[in-house]
Amino acid sequence: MKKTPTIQDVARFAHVSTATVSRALSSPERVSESTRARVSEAVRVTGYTPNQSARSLRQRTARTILVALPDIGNPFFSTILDSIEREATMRGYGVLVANRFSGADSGRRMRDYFMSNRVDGLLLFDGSLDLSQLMMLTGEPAPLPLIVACEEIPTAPFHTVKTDNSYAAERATRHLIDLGHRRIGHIRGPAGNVLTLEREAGFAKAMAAAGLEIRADWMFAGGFDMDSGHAAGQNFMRLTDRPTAVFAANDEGAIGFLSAVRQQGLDCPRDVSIVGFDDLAISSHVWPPLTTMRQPREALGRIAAGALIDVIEGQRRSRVPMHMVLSSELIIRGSTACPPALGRSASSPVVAAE
Amino acid sequence: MKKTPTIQDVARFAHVSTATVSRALSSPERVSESTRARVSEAVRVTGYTPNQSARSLRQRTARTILVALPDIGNPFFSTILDSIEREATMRGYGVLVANRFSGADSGRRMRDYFMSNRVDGLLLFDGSLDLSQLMMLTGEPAPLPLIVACEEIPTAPFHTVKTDNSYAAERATRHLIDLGHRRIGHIRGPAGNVLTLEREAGFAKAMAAAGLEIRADWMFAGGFDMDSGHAAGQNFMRLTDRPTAVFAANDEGAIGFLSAVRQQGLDCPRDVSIVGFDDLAISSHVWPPLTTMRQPREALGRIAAGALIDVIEGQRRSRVPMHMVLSSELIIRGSTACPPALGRSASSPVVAAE
DNA sequence: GAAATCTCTGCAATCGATTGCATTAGTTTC
DNA sequence: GAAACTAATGCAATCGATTGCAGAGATTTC
Repeated sequence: MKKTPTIQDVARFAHVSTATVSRALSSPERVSESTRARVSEAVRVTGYTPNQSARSLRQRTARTILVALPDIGNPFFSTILDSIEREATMRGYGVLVANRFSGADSGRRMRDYFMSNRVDGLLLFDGSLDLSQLMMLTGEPAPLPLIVACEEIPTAPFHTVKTDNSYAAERATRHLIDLGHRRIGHIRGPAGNVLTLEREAGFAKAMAAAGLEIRADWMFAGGFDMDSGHAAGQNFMRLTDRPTAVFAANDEGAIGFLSAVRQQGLDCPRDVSIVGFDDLAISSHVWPPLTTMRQPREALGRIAAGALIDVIEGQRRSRVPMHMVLSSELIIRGSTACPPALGRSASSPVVAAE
Repeated sequence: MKKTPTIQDVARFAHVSTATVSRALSSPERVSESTRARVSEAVRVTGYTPNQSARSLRQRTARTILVALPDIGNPFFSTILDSIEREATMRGYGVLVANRFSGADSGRRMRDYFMSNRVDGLLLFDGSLDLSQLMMLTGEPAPLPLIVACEEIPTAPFHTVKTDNSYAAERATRHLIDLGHRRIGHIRGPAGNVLTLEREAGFAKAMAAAGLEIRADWMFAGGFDMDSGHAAGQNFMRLTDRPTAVFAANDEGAIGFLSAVRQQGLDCPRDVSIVGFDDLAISSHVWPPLTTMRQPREALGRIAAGALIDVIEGQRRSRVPMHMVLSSELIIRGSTACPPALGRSASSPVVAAE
């Protein structure tokens, strides 16, 4: 069995020093044309691939980023991961994933990843992470390359990329109000999550602006997953006095809710309207097709990854943190209509399912 | 700014050599109790974390596995990735992801990952990868740690983990036949994919066993995604002579199909029955809840990752490749019923939605 | 034509941990 | 009490690439 070829083998073959091989590969303009040709030939013949560990050790970079997610299984995150991976690969970086990242030791885990020189930067997508854990990281040495996504901490010293959650939630709620609904409920996200708070705030703002009452028994617990949406739907059915419309903090919750109320014989949108948040691929394929706030997931991942790599490579050296906010878009489909009392027909889709 | 502490710093603090620190950390039994205590204390005080690059360089291991997927955005794969990540993390390995892996240069990409010492092993989940690309890899040096999932190459020298696709497809089709269907169509997976072939073979086998005809115009093109399922549904609607039931090669295809035929006014299961494959989380929440073959996704990821790490660590040194086959389970929900001609009612769910 | 400059290349140190071998001290065996 | 062993530790080489520095020629400047 042959050993894997090293830069020494290439150097020997090309009759040059290892220094020259290294330069021929990483800064070709510093090497004469003829030498460069001999080196490329030697690389080809030996089948040489640089050893990343050796390079990392010397250069103190890993050419890898860490993506910390609360739940890869959730299609919302997996699509984002898709665009992150594409952007990172294009710029020559590997993508290491850490799932279910929040928790007591998350700060230590992040620190270990950085200090062990496994990753050069961190993309944090977990809205439930403790702020102080992060501060611990950014404090000590130089500020670590870190982009926080889906999170809003204007005063904290990190760059952030996010969607306009609060405004988007307000917009979604206003859509229901515009249709004539006055009795509107909300399915929350998981407790302790920033997104939950922001979306609830947007909901509250729209309700207040319209002079509508927020009833505690119409605020349903949720967890951003279908099962909790289903449970919310069952709780909804148990009410004697029900809202005519519901704004769910995400599409999975809305879909779970839909399946529960339909099981009990209710028709959407005739008996109850629902608007979701995210616009998952599935959302246009369920019945009725879901009205929802579309988050620019592809852009979110691409921009976050791009910005992180810029920071890592020092192309973005501003001391002041950037806050990038992407806007969402209301996609009206079949799950929202005028309330039953008004007796009008379902709203026709304004934006067709793609 | 302090530099990150190295093993030298720990050694100095504990008044021992770096060799002793290294041993105290990786094989504590070789170090006296008192020294061990001094070292741990020094580690604590300095905040030392071993540099992974240096360790990788010396030991020629990366403690990282590469997961190659065709599409992370697909919930089927993202759930598997979830369990892979959990298992790998538990055993101290990082998970690097490579998305959209198949393609002309996939062989070179794999080779580079291995030879650059970035990863110790590869978990391959892409059914469309060229076999010869793989052979190229396993041939040269020692057989590379590689587990092929979702693929069947009995003669090739790799370990494999898969579900019993052909048998499961046969079982799904037989379910339709048992309900009384005689006119049955199939939505294929993407062309050139092993899974597509296996599932189609199972379908064909069940049809043949029942003496039923496979009609070319009832075999719909698909791509394992909702949009192609939707297109299949539209093609279905254009037929003048339609099947009464359809077996889709996966759930996404089935869901897309459902949304298309419903849009055209057909009712499932009254007018057409459909059975899917995978049992995605969403499948029990669409309407009607989807009858499907459940793949043990969590187990698949866990077993594949565990086996790969066993191979890497040399705990599994059998020269003969293992072929692990996991079995699928028929989950009967609301999307299948007796054919319209027989006029009987929908089959009641036998296995409740979880 | 001497000095200055530029281009190309090699030498050797360096990154931080691991590990084979040697050494010392302490213990057991006969 | 000498030989043989064991346990604990240190020395120094090693993994494979990168890079500061210096030197050898070649070319330009005045």
